[in-house]
Amino acid sequence: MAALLTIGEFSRLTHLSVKTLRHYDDVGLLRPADVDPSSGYRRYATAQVPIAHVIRRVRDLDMPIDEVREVIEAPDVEARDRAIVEHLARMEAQLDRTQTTVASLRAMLEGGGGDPVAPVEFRSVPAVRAIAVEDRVDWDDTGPWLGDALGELHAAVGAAPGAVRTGPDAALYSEEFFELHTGPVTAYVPVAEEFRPRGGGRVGLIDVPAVELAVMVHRGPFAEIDQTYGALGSFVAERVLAADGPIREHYLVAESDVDDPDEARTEVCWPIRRGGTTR
Amino acid sequence: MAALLTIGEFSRLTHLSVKTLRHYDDVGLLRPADVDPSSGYRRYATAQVPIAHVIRRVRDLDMPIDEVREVIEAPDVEARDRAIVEHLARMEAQLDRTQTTVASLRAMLEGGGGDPVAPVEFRSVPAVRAIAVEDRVDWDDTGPWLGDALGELHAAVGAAPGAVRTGPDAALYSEEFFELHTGPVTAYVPVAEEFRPRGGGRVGLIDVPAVELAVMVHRGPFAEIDQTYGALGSFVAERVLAADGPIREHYLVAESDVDDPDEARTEVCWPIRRGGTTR
DNA sequence: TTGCTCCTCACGTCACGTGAGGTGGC
DNA sequence: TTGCTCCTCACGTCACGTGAGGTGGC
Repeated sequence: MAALLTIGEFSRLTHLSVKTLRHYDDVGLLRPADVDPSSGYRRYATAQVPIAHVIRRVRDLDMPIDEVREVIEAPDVEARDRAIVEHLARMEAQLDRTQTTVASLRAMLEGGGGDPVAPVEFRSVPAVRAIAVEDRVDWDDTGPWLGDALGELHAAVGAAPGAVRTGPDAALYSEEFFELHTGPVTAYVPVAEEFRPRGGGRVGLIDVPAVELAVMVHRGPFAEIDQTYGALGSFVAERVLAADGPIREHYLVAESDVDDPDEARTEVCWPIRRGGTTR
Repeated sequence: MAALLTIGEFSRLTHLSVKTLRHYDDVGLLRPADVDPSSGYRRYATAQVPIAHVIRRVRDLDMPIDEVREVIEAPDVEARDRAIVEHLARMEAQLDRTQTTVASLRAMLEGGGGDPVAPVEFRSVPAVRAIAVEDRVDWDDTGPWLGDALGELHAAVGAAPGAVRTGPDAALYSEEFFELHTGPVTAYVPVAEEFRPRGGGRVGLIDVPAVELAVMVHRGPFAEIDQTYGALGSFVAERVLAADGPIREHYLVAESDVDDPDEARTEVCWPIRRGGTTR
């Protein structure tokens, strides 16, 4: 019953390569049942075959080894299944993004010639009072982070009596955030001067500084907003208008609020030199 | 029109990080329009923004950089689209495998307790004449390779007059193939002694040696055949019957011949010691 | 006894990310 | 002029794969 197998035999039973088995031993994911102390020969038990098969499955699904370890060391079935379900959910979200990317790529290659460029509007914006959530954000976490942050801001506005909001949902993205794909981001909602958010949480009060902006409306999903950045940024660069400072986005129609993502509307606001428009 | 941008500015227009842009320069994927010879400063043209956006899309789809280079250097639209379509087809095939793996994992975790183990049959097999295709095969290429090889063998058999086939489609998998995930594999079709395949192609004549085998029928898709390997291999190991030599598979009902993959039938044949069954 | 299986480093792969240490441009 | 942006190495990451060189087990 408790037969021991060489690493080569175990490889044939599990369909894991010998190199992979040694690696899983090294990282503590799948330890042989026994190791000969003099020769170092690994001995695996037939009872380890089912665990190896599960590991093979989840690794085929690209679950990181640290998570695989959690799965197989899970104290109970619930904890184990939760880890797997979470990974499957992440895979599904990834798949959705993939579909969007494929569609977007097709559109770019097919309609490559004459994509209608949206008009640019120049805007002189005064300083505004806002409630805000500020954080260092990693590029790939931006979507969920923004959703959470705006959710907290909406709760703060909603809890207050009367109409306090003075503008659409918005965010400031630092130059560092674009260049390093990690850096400061500020989600904010403009509010009346006298508004005071209640304590607790990450919600604070800020003054968004006055700026000159070149503004272009992005029509469509967030995943394609680089197109508008490219068009607007090129427009600004070719007219030598560029100024330092964070880029703003105004979420006029959020993707989550419409059925068709093509109906989403985002203003992309590029900082430009003072007086740049009057030249 | 031909505005030049610093790497930081280009990063904001393209949503590629500065590190990524430098990497793409290093590997020759996206060279800046100009490089200052004294400072080494990279200067990108606004005209490069659309190419950068395409690169971003295909990289998001995990296309390898070497292929991306082919795409953007493609001499014409047809060559470019062909490379992309091929990659999308590979992604789709991968997605199919992912679905199968998820289903298989679920089945393993839910029905974990009492999976009905198929019976083991001992079989003394004489040497048989066969037409064969032999090759060194990489693990991940096995499915397509086997399909191609059996296709060639079917063509050789079909071209001959009369009934020459004497057994089902089969293959020999070397120990090296399992342990290194690359190694010799032989696809073969048993034929009558007097049969001679016509020259040309990879099809040759072999004598598959006589062996003692422990045999278990695998019911279901190829992707789950490791389960049967585990059950059969454990059975053999626990009775100390194991012998050297390649593992055989007999394709009684091929997955490609049935609508429901659960109807596929594959005999897995494990070499055992002579007289092992009479002990 | 032979050769085959197993062992342990050390390094390579892929597509970048992370610092360290230093120079040029507005 | 200051500090900020840019530069180039060199090394790290992740999950293994690829040899090199050597020893133990049937």
